[in-house]
Amino acid sequence: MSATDQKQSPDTRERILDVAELLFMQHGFEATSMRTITGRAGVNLASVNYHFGSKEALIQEVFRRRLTWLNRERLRELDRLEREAKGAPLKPHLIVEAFFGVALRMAADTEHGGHTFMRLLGRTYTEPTEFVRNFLAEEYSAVVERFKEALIKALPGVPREEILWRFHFMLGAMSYAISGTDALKLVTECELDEKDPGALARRLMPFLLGGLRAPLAEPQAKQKNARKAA
Amino acid sequence: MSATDQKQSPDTRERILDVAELLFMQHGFEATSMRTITGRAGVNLASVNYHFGSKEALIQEVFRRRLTWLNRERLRELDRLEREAKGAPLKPHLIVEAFFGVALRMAADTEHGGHTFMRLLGRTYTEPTEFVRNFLAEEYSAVVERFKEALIKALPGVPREEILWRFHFMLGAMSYAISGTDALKLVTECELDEKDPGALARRLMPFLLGGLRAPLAEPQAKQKNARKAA
DNA sequence: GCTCGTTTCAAACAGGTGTTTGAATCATAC
DNA sequence: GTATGATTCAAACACCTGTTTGAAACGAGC
Repeated sequence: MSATDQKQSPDTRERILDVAELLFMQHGFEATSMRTITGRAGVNLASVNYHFGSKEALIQEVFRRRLTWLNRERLRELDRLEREAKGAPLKPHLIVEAFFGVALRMAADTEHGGHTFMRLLGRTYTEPTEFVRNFLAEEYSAVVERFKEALIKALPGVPREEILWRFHFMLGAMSYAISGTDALKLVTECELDEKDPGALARRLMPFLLGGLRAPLAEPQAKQKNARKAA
Repeated sequence: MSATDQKQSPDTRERILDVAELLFMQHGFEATSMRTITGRAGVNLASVNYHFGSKEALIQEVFRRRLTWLNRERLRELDRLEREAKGAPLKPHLIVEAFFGVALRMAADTEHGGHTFMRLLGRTYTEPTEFVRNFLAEEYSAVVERFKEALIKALPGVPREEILWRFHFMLGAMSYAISGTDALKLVTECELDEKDPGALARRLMPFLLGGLRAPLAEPQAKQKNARKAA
């Protein structure tokens, strides 16, 4: 009604988003029904359609709510770095820290749902559903473009393809680490998740940088792969 | 009926498994209905319950069918390496190549469905559904135990925790790379997927090894001094 | 011919899905 | 007070889900 119409239905919308975020993280999109969401949130079943229009739109809003902030923060960091560098190419580790550091810091925030969201996001990277993938790609396109550029400028002599693939691999390592599923029960013995939220970053970041800086493989002469033990 | 009762219903069972594998990979478990599976496979709706018992059992069989072979192959490789080493600790890169190499070779096989299956498997690592996670963990437990042991022996001086985490990170990088979703549309410009199936391995393996061997982070505030891994 | 165990089939079952509806409630402005 | 728009609510909608059923078809062995 008034110019500042953000405050309409102060509770319901936010409570739906919070509950949906948690349940989507725990059970996935398809396995989470609107009845479960609204039931857990203590609101009427119809209210999610009233406030968001559809389940699909709700899913998108769950992401948009935090993703725009996350990516804006990433760009702010990159802007700052490039401003300070005055045109000189950035050191790769600074770029990596800008991109993944923001995410890891958000993942370390267990108070305001950042942790929950990042686990959800990590899972969603491998989400098959088409509209989710398209939505994510669009939401990320600007950030990805900028960081790609920066990395390519920071690593002259390394083939562009190779850089993109390693960015890809870094993303995979992070998303799996953050999503925290640990399908193979590898690190369940190490508790640490709750105690020190920065611990994951201190473990992951060296791994990412080590992978990024690894020597390139021998360009396999032609196509047929000879069995070689090196 | 006879002692070799494997050949019963030669078509139906296998066709269901093939179609289910593909559809699960493309759309996920929940989003793939039995009617879609049986329809696409050209068999009756009831036949999946007849042959497998339930959808859940079908999912497990889709995995078991290839996973037992995959993990047996991994153990065979590791056995061979340890036999040749005669009790001496293995070089880390050999262990990594044994574990991930088998998977990458299977992912490179587009003829017999290995590619499809590995993409499905990569996705399933982050699958929220509980029974799938439990099933995977059990199916992997022996292999994981052996490779953990080998890596710990191969990297004396590196804290056990750190090794497990890096194994975890490597798994994430591989599963994301293999599942091939590329949620952020990072490497879509590089085609290469079809042309040379070994290319992914040649790109991924150096990344994994670089990550594994990366220097450990400075222990924040307290604890021991920094060391180099491997 | 017949029998018997296996496999297929169409139909139905019980319950869950996202969404819509139209009346009831609430809050605010006049 | 009443009028107005925003929100909530219980009920129903049409459709899809995995599973079951009992009869039909098949394929050997005799």
